Amino acid sequence: MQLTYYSEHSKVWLSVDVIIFGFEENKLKVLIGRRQMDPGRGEWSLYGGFVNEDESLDEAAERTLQQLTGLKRLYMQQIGAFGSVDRDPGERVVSVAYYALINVKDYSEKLQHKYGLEWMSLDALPHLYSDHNKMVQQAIRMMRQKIKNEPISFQLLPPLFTLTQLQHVFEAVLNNELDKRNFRKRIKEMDYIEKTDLIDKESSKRGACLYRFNKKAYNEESNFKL
Amino acid sequence: MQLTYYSEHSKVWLSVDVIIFGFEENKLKVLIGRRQMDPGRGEWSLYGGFVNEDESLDEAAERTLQQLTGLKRLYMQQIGAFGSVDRDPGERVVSVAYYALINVKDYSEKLQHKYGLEWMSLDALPHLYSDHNKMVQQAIRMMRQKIKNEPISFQLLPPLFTLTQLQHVFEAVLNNELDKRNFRKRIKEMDYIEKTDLIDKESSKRGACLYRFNKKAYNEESNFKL
DNA sequence: TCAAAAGTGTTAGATTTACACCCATGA
DNA sequence: TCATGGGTGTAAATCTAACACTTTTGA
Repeated sequence: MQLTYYSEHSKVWLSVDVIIFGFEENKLKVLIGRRQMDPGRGEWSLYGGFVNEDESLDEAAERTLQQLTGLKRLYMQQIGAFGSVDRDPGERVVSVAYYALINVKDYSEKLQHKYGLEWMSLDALPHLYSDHNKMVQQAIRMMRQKIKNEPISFQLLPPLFTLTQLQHVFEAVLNNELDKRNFRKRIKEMDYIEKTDLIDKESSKRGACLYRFNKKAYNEESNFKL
Repeated sequence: MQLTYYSEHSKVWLSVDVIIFGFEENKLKVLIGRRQMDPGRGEWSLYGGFVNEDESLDEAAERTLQQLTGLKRLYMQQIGAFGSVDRDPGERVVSVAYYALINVKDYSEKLQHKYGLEWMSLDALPHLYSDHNKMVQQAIRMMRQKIKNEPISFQLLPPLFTLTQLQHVFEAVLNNELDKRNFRKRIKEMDYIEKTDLIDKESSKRGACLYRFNKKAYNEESNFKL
């Protein structure tokens, strides 16, 4: 139903920007760095890249993320397209934003230093380049919605985690405190959160049971619901 | 934080596609038409258009929608960007999809005939051009989420409506039946749905009270919540 | 021995669901 | 007079929220 032809129209540059969320010191953090090019050199900014001719938007985001973190197959969600005419002070660039969740411990310090990136606490986020603050706002809103319905909290933790850690993730994402007993009750009902025999002795003297996410159980459970 | 320069990268065509939802015969319907250009001439398709250099994505969607319906300031939401490499069989075109809600009665038949459009029931939607079915799926999912938290149902109705009409909108969007008494109880709690003195005699012999959406009351109420 | 985190159930309140009959009117 | 859609309340069930003490162990 487009009524006019390609050639009558102009093309635009298209980029992806990735909001990388991590969880550290019981806080939700975002990976940002100083822009190393004009316009906006030196400003705090999300990490992004241009979309190539031969890759989809998702692939471009995936590539950008991998380049930055060295990690593959991370949890990633599109946030939406940002397209004010003058959002980029240089040229017209429309950007599609994504958010990704990573386990901070998997992230190589080498890469962090190479790109000069920092984990910034969400509640003390500085002014970011262009409309990047808006993107982060939108990302956190979508993530809050998501975490209530889908098991994404694990993505911010190591494969084995304690229930207290898991609770802290929820608290950081939702930005409010939860009742420990009610939280554990809810988790127990989720068969895809599996207790292991292992004990974590790092965070407490007594030791805490380690749990893991059982993806297979999750898929079966959610298929069953349909 | 983009590490490379504009000029090293290629540009792409960018379009917007609009999913226009209407409510008719107690069903949620989508406005679609037959593509009038190659590639895909004759296939059922959403209506879309290219994004111009001097307009934002939202403006492009607004313009497209207005061109098609003659209506301004409709409720509209972005769904997201669709960017598979070969989603358009002709050239590489990335498209940002939006959905809009309109009151079918406001929509001019002249324009409908001019563009050869039809209201198609959502549960009998034919195969659409390119990835347009996916867009519609995504749109309905987002709309279901939205209608639970924000007063958007009105947008599909005339300014004055009966509670039964409103209930039918919810039922059509959520795709399940609701209990009449429970529904009315919930509506009564929303102070921004205002009873008027007017009576609708069209849909029943007895007549039904007409209600309207009070935007001011809504804004006050939602400010109060913060 | 004590500080620090882990683990564990019950009860009250709020919310949600199910359900059936009378009313007013035009045909 | 009767068929049609409009309008109304209550009780049971479910879900949510609040709340405090015992356990283990390393320092």
